[in-house]
Amino acid sequence: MATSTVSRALTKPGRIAEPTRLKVEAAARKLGYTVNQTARSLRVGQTRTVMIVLPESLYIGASQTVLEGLESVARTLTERGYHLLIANVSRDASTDEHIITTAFGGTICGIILMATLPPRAGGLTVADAGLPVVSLHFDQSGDGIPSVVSNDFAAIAQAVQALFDMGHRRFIYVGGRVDNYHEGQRVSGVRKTLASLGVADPFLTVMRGDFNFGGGVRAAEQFLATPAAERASAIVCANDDTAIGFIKTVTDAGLNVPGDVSVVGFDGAPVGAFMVPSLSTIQQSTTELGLHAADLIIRMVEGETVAPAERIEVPCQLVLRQSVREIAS
Amino acid sequence: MATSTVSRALTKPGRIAEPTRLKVEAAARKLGYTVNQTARSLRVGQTRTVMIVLPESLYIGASQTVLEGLESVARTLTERGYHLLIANVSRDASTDEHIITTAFGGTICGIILMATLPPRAGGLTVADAGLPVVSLHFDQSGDGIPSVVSNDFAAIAQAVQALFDMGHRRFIYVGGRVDNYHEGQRVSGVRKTLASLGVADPFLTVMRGDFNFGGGVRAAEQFLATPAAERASAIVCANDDTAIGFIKTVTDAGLNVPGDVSVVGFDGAPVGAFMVPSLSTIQQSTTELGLHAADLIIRMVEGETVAPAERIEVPCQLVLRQSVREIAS
DNA sequence: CTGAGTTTGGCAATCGATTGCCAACGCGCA
DNA sequence: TGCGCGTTGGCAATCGATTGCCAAACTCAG
Repeated sequence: MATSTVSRALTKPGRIAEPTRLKVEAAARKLGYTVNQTARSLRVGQTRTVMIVLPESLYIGASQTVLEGLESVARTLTERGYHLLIANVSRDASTDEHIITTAFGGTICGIILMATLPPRAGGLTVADAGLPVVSLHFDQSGDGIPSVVSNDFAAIAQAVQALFDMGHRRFIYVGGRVDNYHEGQRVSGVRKTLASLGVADPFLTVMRGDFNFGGGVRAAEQFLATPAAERASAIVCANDDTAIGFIKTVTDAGLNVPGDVSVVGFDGAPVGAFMVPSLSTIQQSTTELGLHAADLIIRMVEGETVAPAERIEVPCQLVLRQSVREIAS
Repeated sequence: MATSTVSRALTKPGRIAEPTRLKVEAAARKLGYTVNQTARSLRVGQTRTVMIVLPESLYIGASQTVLEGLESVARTLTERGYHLLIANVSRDASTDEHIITTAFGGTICGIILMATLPPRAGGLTVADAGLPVVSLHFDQSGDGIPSVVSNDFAAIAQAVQALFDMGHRRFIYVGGRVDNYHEGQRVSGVRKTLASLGVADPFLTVMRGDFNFGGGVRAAEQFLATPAAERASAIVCANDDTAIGFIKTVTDAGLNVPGDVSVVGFDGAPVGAFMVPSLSTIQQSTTELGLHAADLIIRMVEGETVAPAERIEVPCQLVLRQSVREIAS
């Protein structure tokens, strides 16, 4: 058998007659032969490895959006014969350099960005590497990067509306880190919805958080320092970790959730259903998000042209559990 | 400048005089040149990419051991100029095949196994690829794979002893999936410790769980079905998710933790400190585990010989929080 | 100015698979 | 037998960097 025949049998279905192809495969199996992907990539000028850039920090807490997204992306890529390379787990000048080097090094064929800021080093951005790029979780379609995102704005608006319908008239929104895309969407979702319902300044307090337990704790301390009669009855948090920190702190201080105050989180952390009280939240379809991102990058890698302003929006689902309740108005 | 000089300047520190090296680097930067890693790997016959094989399932719950381990491994590898390739997020025949193909495909230089069973396909194991392999979390040093593990046995023994010292005399152990390495260590840690303290059969019940919330829920239902007078006062769980499921169920049934029953988990999920009541647990040093695993694989890749029976044990830490209390004996 | 020592240049083979091109082969049919 | 079609074999260039070898160039001290 000629090397050309073998090569064609293994990579060009249809180019070689079926019986021969089977013989080649059998022989390969018997000899324990596997294609050397490095050599193949060099020749073909293409790899089958997608790099994923993770957020500035992994937000290790209760929310599993990153992990679930990662899982979904990895599963989809694997199923379609691609590999997933992790670029980073944190972000600083040196990791950015590492990311850029990798992007330009010819070992990857596409990039999924799960980060606000595209990595940059030595005046170069990942976008300059000439590779397909897709943004996951953060909308960067305005900057020419096709994006797969949740409908944060509408979802949190729905949650606020639901709380209003339950009789709540005094709100606190505990935010995430400012300058974060999600934070922008979520805070404006809360603000605009309440404004349209006639709830404004003294009845809506916006507190700064950090997407972490600590932010919820600090917000709760501030909440507890307010005279009971003037306290908000509904707390909307930028994510579940914030909500969990808040609930823990007010509970330890002797208040009851939802008896004294209703709390809603955001993300849909799996543990939420098992908290005491179980946590109301806005569930993101992380799996679907990851699937779309992976599908999109594969399509781009395989030559399909995708509009740079492409924006796939996946709806969230409001899940009401024990942490909220109706109040007499 | 000759290509040989450039190549040597970029890869063989010392081989080329410093001033020339700097000129080369400057030129590379100006021209936007980066080494093509694919070609380099082909020639050198070595890549700088480590593959990690994740567990059969990701146990998506409250525990973050996988994610934390992944982070730690990724950070260490990145810092030392290596890449991390994710092999899988679940395990079935087709992913195993994908893993084997990758292992034999020449794109990786080492493997970190975070799984009970080494991937296998077509009669081949990852071990057959002739690459360095390290096991993380699961002790496989007996099978010739250097391993980095927690001291499950001693750690859970310490927890049981602590509960005994607090006056508890009637125990339930809610296990994980049988045939799992950790489960073996943990259940025997509980059994042997209690046996040595004179606590045996009717006073120690072992229930089967699944490392998930559901296992805790089912154990709790069984617990609640027991007449109150005969109930155990201390519940030791195979992991935090199990403990969380247990606490949620008995709390919703009107019991108080720790008033009516003390509960201890295992893993050290970050959210544990913010549960109501906060969760007592055995904290694994996931970061340290990952660091050791990454360091070990790098050393092996770089030629250091490591004893196949090498076993690095990292201690856990018992963290007692609100979910346990002393009882009058 | 010379010779020893250091550093760089140039050359060519090499890693392993892919691929375009055309010759060769086998098979069935007229 | 002869022709045409479908399939395989063989050849050689190619992808981009590394590397051993030796010649050439340079530096510096005596």
